[in-house]
Amino acid sequence: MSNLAGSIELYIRRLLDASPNAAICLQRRELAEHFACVPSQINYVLSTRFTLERGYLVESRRGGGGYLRIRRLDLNRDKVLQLLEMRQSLAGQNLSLQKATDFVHRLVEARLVTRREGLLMKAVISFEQQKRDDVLEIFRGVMLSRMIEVLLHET
Amino acid sequence: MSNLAGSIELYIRRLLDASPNAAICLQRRELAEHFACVPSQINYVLSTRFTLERGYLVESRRGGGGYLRIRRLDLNRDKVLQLLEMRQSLAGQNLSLQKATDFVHRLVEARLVTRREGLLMKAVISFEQQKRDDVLEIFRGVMLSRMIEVLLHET
DNA sequence: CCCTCTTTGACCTTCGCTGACCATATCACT
DNA sequence: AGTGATATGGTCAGCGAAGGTCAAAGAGGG
Repeated sequence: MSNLAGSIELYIRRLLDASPNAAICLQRRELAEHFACVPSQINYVLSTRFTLERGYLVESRRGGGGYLRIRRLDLNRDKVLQLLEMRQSLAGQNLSLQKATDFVHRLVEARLVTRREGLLMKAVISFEQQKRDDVLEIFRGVMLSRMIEVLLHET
Repeated sequence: MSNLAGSIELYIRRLLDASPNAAICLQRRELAEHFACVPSQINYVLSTRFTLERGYLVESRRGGGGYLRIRRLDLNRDKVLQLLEMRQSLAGQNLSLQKATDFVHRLVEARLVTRREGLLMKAVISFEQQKRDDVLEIFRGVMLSRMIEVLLHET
């Protein structure tokens, strides 16, 4: 990780791994000092890396004795039910690319789908704006092609 | 190689040869500086020389700490070859549902994808004619939803 | 001369990082 | 209890540093 945000993310993940209940509590100011950066950098990391879509929960408190509490949510129980719920929450929604990708990422993290399967899914959802109108006509081929491309990435 | 693109291609290939795992990570700007050319020249080289068809894989990231990651696939491995061929065979084609499904079936039979993965793929390709124009807008959510449904049937 | 491949530069998008300014909790003193 | 000081954390706009895209100009070979 050559950039700060990456280092901080790694650091926090390490802490979470080391924690018995996948939950840690720390201070923004301290963390910022540790990495010699402005405190708001911590917020940047939290809001880009430790989102709900990725399966994290962040609580905080201001003022004297303030803190950040970061928890990694456990998806392993009642997988089917949770999948169903997720599916409900997705149905008909107009997902942003970012959210969709994070979601797949989370599925993989939770081991609900394999890495390959996650990649397949991302291949399908991460198409960019296609201006052409006839896109749908050739869509099948394009999507298949993309999915195979994903498998190639696997080697 | 008297032209720039050729030199850059050679340079990158040398780096790949020297790399133990046939993968390198570099910066577009740096490389461009090294060859005293505009950065976009690098993109030209990558998009004409290091394509999937030629057995290369290029990933990248923007912003501070951005990079280009170039990998050479091991073309001797049967699976990669098969995948490449199969992918080639449907380039630009306008597949019927039947053909597309058969195709996935072959992938599974050839053990190139697991049964689960095959199901994922079928879920994506087997949508019926959608005449609506706004389909693309909700497409992401719908597709994700369908793929999760498949996984549910699996569990 | 024409066609294809190269090269370039203008303009765009994404990501990381910072600092000014805001909100809220605790504490100390009256 | 009230109130101001102190100590946290939160938000947001903006800058700078990558890489991406595209169209037009240039170069070379038939």
